Amino acid sequence: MDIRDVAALARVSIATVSRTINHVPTVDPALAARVWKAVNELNYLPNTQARALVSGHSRLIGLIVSEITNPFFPELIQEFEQAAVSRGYEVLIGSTNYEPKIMEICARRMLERKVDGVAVMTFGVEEFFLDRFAAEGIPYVFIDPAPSRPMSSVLAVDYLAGISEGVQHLAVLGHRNIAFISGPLIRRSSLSRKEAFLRCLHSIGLKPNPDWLIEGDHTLDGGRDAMKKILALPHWPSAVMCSNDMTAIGVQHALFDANLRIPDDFSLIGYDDIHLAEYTIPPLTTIRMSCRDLAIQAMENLLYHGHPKARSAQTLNDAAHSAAAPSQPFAKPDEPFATISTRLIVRRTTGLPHNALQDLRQAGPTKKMPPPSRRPSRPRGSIKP
Amino acid sequence: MDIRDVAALARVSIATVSRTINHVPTVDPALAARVWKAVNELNYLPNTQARALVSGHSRLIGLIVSEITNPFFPELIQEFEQAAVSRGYEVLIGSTNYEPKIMEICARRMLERKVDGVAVMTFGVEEFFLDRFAAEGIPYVFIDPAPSRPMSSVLAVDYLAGISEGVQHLAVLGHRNIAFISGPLIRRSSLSRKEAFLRCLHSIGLKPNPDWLIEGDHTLDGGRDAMKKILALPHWPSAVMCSNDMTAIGVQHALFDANLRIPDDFSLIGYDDIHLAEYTIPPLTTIRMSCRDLAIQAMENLLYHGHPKARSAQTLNDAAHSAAAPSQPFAKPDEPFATISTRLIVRRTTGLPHNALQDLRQAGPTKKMPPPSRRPSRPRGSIKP
DNA sequence: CCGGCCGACGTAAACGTTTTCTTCCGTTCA
DNA sequence: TGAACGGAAGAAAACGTTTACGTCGGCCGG
Repeated sequence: MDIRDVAALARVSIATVSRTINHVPTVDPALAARVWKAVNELNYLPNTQARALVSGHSRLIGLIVSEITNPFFPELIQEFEQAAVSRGYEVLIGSTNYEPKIMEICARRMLERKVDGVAVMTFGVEEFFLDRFAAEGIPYVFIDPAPSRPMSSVLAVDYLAGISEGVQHLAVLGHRNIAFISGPLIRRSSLSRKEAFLRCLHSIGLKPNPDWLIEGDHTLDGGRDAMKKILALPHWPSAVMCSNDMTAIGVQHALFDANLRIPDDFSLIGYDDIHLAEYTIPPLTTIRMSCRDLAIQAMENLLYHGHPKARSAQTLNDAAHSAAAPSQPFAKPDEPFATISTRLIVRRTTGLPHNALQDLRQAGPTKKMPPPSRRPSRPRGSIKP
Repeated sequence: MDIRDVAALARVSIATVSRTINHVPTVDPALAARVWKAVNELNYLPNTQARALVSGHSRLIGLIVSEITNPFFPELIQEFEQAAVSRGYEVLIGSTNYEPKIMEICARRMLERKVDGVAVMTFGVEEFFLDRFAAEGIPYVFIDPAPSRPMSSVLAVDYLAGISEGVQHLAVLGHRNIAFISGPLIRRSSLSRKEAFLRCLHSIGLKPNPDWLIEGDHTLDGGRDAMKKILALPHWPSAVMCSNDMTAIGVQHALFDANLRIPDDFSLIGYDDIHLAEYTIPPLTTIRMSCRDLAIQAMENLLYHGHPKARSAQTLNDAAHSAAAPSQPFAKPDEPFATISTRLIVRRTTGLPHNALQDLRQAGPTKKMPPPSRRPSRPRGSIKP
C-alpha cells in the first residue's frame, strides 16, 4: 500500500497526496479532506526511506553516549527521545563504552544512516573521529567544551550556578574544610566543574587544601577509592563534593565500610541528580543538570544549524492523529542557544559539620556523649540538633 | 558521492559495484579489487535509504522497553545494540513509560520506519497495539509469554532454574520461612516467577504462608511498601525473595529504616542482577538472567522469522574493514530458539537465619548477647559465626 | 470582451540503490 | 567447425517519495 493507492481512492494525483500530508497550504481544502479520509481508511503511513532518499533528510538524529549503563545517560536518552520524537525525528543511539574503536564504529553507523545531526554526549576526547561529520556537512553538538570546529557547536552548561549553590549551602551549615573529588581531568567538563568549585571556594574566602582535591574517574569504584585516600590523611575535611553522583555513591560506600555516618561525620554532595540519587541511603544531596534542557538544547541546536527553517516541522502523525504534541516550549529562533541550568537539590547527605555536632552533644541536656573518635560506632537513633 | 562515482573510478558499471560490495560471488576478483580500491579511495558509504527502498529491508530493528530509566533496561539495550550492530542492523528504541498511549506512538514510529522486526521487552499488557505488525508481516518477539499470534514468537526464559537455585540456597542455610514479593500479577512474567517460586517451595517440602506472598510493582517504592507490610505482621519470615532487583533494593531501604540488618536479621534475594545490585549496601544476592542471551535470542528469532536465509549476513563494514566481528556464537539454524538461562549470583544479602544466629551467639565463647528483640539496635562490627 | 496572470493540480524527473534481464564472450560438445 | 550453453558484466527497470515544471482554468484589469 503506497501513495498511489491513497491517490486512487481520493481521486487525486500522488502529488496532491504528498502535498496534503506535508501540509503545503495551497491544497484545496475539499481535496485535502478527501485525501485525509483515504489516508485514514487505508491506514496509510508514508515510506520514510523513500522520503529520506528524495528529500535528503533522514529525520534521524544520532546520539552518542559513553556508557548507557551509567544511570545518568538513560535519563538523558529518555528526554532526548521525547525531544526528537515530538519534532518528528528518530534517535539512533550509540554507546562507546569509552573505547575509541567503538566510537569509530558509532560514527560510521551514523554516517551510513545519513543522520541529520549528531549529539555527542560522551564527555570524551576521541573527537577526531567526528571530522567526517563536518566533511559531510552534518552538524553535531558537544556537551564537552571542545575547540570549535566547522559544523559543530557546544552546549553551554552553567556549571558554576549549581556548584556555587552547593558550596554556599555547605558554608552556611558551617563547613570550612571541603574536599572535591573530580572526574578525569582530561575531560574538559570535569575540569570545568573542578574550576567552578575552586572559584566558589575562593569567592567566599576559603582556601583549597591540595590534599583534598582528588582526581576520580566518575565511577562508583573511583569514588570509593578517592574517599579511602581522604580517610587515610591525617586531617579530614568535614564535607565532600563530587563531580558526579556515581562518585558520591562510591563515597557513601567508603564511609559505610569505614563505619562513618552521613551526614553526621561527613556531608556529601553529588552532581547530576541521577534518578538513583533519590534512593541511596541516605538520599543524596546533589546538583541537578536538567536533562530536559540539555536534550532540547541539543535538538534545537542541531536542527537550527542544519536548516534554519526546518524547526517546528509538523509530521503526519501530528496532524492526522494529534499525537505527541510538543509539550515543551521551543526555544525562540532568534536566541536558540540558551545555557543549560544547574541547581542544588538538598536531600539528606548534608548537615552540620562534625565539630558543630560535638558542641551540640556536649551542650545537650540529656546525656553526655562519648569523646569523638575517628571510628565512631553506630548508635543509630538520632542525634538531632 | 555515490555508487556512480565508484563505478567511474573503477571503470565498471554500477551493477558490478553493487555486486562487489554485497559480496556476490560471481564477480571477477580483478574487478572486485578495483572496486574495493575505489571504495576506499573515495571513502564511499552506500546510502542506506536507497538500499532499504529497493531491497525492502530497512535493517532496522525496533526495541520497545517499558522504562529506560529502570536500570535493568539499559543493560539489555546495550547487549541488544551490540547484537544488532554486529549483524549489520540498527536499533530503534522506544520507551513506553507504561503508558498505552506512548506504546501506540512507539508502534507507529516503528511502522513508519519500516522496521524489519520488533522486540517487545515491556513486560506489559498493551499487546493489541501490535496487531498492526502482524498485518504488515513484521515479525516481533515478546519476553512475556503472551498468547501466540501470527508473526510473533515468545522468548523462553527458564525462570525456574534460577529461582530454584535461590530457594535451595536459602534452604541450605536453614531458612524455612521465606516470603516472596512478586511483580504486578497482571504481567505474565511476574506470574511465572511467582509460580516458579511456589513450585520450588513445594518441591522441597515447604508450605507457603499466604501472608508472605505480597504483590509489588517492580519499583523501589513498591518493594519498600511490601516489606513494610511484612514487618507489620505478627510473624516474620527469615528470608525474602523478590521478583526483581529494584524491589529488593526497596526492601533494603525498608529494613534500613526499620533498623534491621541484612543478612543478620533477614536474608534477601533479588532478580535480574542489574548492574547496581553489585553496589548496594550490602551487595545484593540475586538471580541473573543473561541480558546477552536475551538480546541474541531476540535478534536471531526476529531474523530467522523474517528471512530464514538472511542470518549471518555480511555488511560492507565487515568486509571492508573487518570491524565488529560477531564475538558471540550464533545459534544454530536448526534450533534457533534456545531458552534463556538464569542462575543465582551469591553476594552478601543472604546468610544464616536469625534463630540460627541466636544459637550461635548463645553458644559463643566470649560474651553473652542481649535477648533477641524485634528491633535490635545496630551494634556494627561483626558477629561472625 | 479579451488577454494576461495567478493559483492549483497533474505529469514527470530525480533520489541512489538492488535486481532482473539482456548481451556478449568463451568454452565445450557434437 | 559450428551451435548451444554458461558465466560474467552491463543496461535498465523498479522501489515510493518529493518537487520542478507544465498546463489548465478562472479571475481581474484594460
